[in-house]
Amino acid sequence: MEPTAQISPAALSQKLAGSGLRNTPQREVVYSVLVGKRDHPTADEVFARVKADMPTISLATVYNCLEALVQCNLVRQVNFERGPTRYCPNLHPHAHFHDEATGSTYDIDLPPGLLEQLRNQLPSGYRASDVEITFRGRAAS
Amino acid sequence: MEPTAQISPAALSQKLAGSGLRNTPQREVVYSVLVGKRDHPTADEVFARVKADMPTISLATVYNCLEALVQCNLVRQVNFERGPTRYCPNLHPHAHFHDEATGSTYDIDLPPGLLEQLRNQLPSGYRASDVEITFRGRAAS
DNA sequence: GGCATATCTTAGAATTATTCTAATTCTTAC
DNA sequence: GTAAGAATTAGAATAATTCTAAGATATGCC
Repeated sequence: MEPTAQISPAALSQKLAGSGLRNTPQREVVYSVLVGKRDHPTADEVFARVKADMPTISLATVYNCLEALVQCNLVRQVNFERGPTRYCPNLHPHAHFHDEATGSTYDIDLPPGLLEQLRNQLPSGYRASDVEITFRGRAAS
Repeated sequence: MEPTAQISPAALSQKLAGSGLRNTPQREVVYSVLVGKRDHPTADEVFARVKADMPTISLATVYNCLEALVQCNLVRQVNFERGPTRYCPNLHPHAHFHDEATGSTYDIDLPPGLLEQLRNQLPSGYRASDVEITFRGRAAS
């Protein structure tokens, strides 16, 4: 799937600074947990994984770190129906496939023309800053 | 936009029966409220509108009715990020445009080929029963 | 029609994910 | 080294939804 490489701590600080935010040990660990296992974890799951490295971190901080990473465009939020928000460090334009049987989520790469084509369906005057595509179904076992 | 016509109470009963569900006065009112104003209301908003006709209905029943209508495929659920679930009686395949400025939601008709084309992006073995497309941005005033 | 059974409705309690609050700690700039 | 602004923390608060248990309604069968 060709994952986005993890950026260096210095680059992370830069990205955060670009949105007026500071880097912290907590944010570094949260980021590296996300990049380390790209299975679209929930905040709770991130919390559990981060605690392995940093047992004193709090859930509120995990939420705060995730929000910071979303704000500086290093991570995207993904929602399925009313389930808990999931976090995705894949910045390439892509769709999501949500397997109803297992609950797993897969990234689906999209040819770049497709998003353009979709935007062209909008009536004139509608300007979409973001297009989200979600498939729901079953993946072959 | 060519709205789906409201079906008759008898047809509603039939549709419900098809999913092993009964028709009730509450379900009829909830359905007609949804078809009457297709602005993608939340359960709370539906509750408020239904109370005009049926002041004794409870919120739990509104949730129950909405779920029944979703189950028998007369209504679709729509979610934006973590906001409350919204309900849409438009059964034609369509996308949603979510206006970030006003919070309003608009249906966007899609040419039928487009959904097929999207499904073709899936790796073999992935079978999508549903494709959801959401635009986020601003509509011209 | 009358009874048994299953479904539906209701009010309120419970749950879940998330955000808020206030106190403390950490950074950064001067 | 101190002041000011950010970030972290634990726990309380919130919002949407689901659950629970009771009563009401409807349906099928004799």
